[in-house]
Amino acid sequence: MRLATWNVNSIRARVDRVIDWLDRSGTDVLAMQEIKCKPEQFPREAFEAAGYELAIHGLNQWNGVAIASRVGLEDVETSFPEQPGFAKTGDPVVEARALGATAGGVRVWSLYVPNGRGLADPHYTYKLDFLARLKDAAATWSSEPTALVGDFNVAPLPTDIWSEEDSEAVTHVTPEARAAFHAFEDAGYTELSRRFLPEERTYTFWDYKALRFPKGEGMRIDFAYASEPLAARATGVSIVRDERKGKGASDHVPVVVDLADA
DNA sequence: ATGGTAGCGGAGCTA
Repeated sequence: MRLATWNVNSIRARVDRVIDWLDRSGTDVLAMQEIKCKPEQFPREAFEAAGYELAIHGLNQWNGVAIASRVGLEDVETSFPEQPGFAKTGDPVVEARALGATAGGVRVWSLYVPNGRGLADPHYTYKLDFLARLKDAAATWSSEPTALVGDFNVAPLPTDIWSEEDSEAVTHVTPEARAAFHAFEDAGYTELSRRFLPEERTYTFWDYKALRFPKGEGMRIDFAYASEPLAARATGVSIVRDERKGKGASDHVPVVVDLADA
């Protein structure tokens, strides 16, 4: 089974590119983040015509997650997280940042961890809380084949970011954010991209601004944690840098995990 | 410190 995660940065703006890549890559299950639409706005037809079932969790124009599967899709769950985020005004905003479903016998969570915005912003606390609560929940799933995939908005190692001084990423490199990221290892999970692609400066995201992609200035913030029963089945990972090229690219690229049959 | 770009929705927020 081929499982991928991709922050698509609007599925409506990207649907042709995503469907084309699904065709070419042979991906069975795709976890998407930042779909930036509500379920009724999601371009379902294109996915269904390509043979994929869909689970969609979108509540506003800014985030939203989805899972597409051609190997079955059941037990869809959208109850996590329970706490809201915050608008700039300070008002609570209910957001769609996590979607669980069982596909091909694997429990897959498509995750969009809060950005954090700034160290003094309530969204930074929200980010750390989100990761801590997710880790606690994940610990209870660790004996089953479980994948936690998505945009973690954390650059765990100094070499996972082009510059730790990047003002856009202050909440991605703090000791607290990095500890919250690594805590999944204590909860029984292995990060598969690091296992198969340990090379430094292997990025998954390049900001649209300031010519970051042509200049090679990116971050590795998209990951695939697997519980031990699932990690034992992993045979390889790829980061599809080519998908950042050209007009109409997302600012993130797919991370692809290959899994042997159970 | 700022600004640079992209997306949604139709101004300003989010990243």
